[in-house]
Amino acid sequence: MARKTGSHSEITGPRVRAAALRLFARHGFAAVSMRQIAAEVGVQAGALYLYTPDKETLLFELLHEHMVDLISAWDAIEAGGGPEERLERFVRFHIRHNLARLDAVFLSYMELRSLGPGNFRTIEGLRRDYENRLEAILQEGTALGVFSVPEGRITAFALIAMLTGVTTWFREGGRLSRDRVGDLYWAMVRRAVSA
Amino acid sequence: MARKTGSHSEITGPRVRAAALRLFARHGFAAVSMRQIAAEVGVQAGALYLYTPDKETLLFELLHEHMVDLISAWDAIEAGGGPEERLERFVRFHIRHNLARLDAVFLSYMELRSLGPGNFRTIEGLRRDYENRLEAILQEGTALGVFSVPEGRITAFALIAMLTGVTTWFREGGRLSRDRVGDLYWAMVRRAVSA
DNA sequence: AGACTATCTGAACGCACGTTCAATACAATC
DNA sequence: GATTGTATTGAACGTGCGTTCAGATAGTCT
Repeated sequence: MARKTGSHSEITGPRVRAAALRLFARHGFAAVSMRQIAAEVGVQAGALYLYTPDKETLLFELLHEHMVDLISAWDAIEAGGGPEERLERFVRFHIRHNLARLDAVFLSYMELRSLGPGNFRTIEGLRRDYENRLEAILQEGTALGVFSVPEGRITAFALIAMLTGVTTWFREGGRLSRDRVGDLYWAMVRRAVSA
Repeated sequence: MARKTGSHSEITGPRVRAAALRLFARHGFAAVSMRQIAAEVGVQAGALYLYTPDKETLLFELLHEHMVDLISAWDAIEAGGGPEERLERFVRFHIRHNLARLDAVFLSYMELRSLGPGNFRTIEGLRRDYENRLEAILQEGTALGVFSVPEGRITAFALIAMLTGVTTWFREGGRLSRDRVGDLYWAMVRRAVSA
């Protein structure tokens, strides 16, 4: 008994990535074995190497896909307007997008250290690209006198940390809806930066 | 050659914990071997078991010590006053205290998942104790009409996430001093919650 | 000087790891 | 129904893991 009935590369590939994402996020990169991932997919460990050259590359591709997804989703939504309007859009987007990808968010913050130097720099660069987009909004608002943000870069860090923190406590079906959470955080952010 | 000259339990014990803290924070709990910790201390792996019953307990004790240290340090500083004064004290304390313990902070946020259920609950309870202290300040300020915080618990989460985020970008000897960072964050926090 | 005890070594235990690869089973094509 | 190519197995490789423990050494006490 080798290949299972109905198995295909187009099916197994995504299932490998999904299982790896889930397990890496839950237990940590180093704590998850290739055999565990294979078991979750329903395949032997050797078969994983049809879909990734090695374990670290599997992690890197998950992180890379997450960052590219994040940035392109924001760029697709960004539609001009005043700084205040754009900042509100950013706040609500960041919360909504990240809440829909808890495992990937968690992985992005925990397992950068498991990458080699080259892969690390790539992900770090993408993160900086994202931070720059928020910083630009803050700078523009400050230039126009709408915001009072003496340190745009540090403020961008502070806001992103605060917004991403939602993923650590939000529970589906809890007392607060996603929209209500968006309202609460936008109220805080608006007051924190407004002139 | 067994015991080295001048070695004592009171010396080796702390060195084991220090090495474990450093390595766990840098590479992750699962990625660090007992042999690596032993090598950093200058001892054979077996000797570590004079100081911890097993690897997970070593991690747990580091996390536990960190949380107890955090809470008792805050309780020692807390000295009454109005909500605004106490909140400012909290903001500056949290930043200063965490910046002085980067490895422990990182570990606390990354490796809770590496604990068994019982140990996990213990640390989680201590974290909740700490969050409660901030929440109480926010609630009191809201009751007195000094703050406008409709959701004390969520706001406490948001502020702690924002403040703890300093540890991810702050660099010793960089452009901003610790005090200046404290000023910046206090300015944001004050505006975010004030009525 | 000799006994005692705390501290540590060094080897060993069984097990699981990431990765490779020849053999094999299935799906698609003719 | 035979042929071909892709997806997968299953076993194996060497390595390192957490943990245990008998024995050796160094400091302390009498």
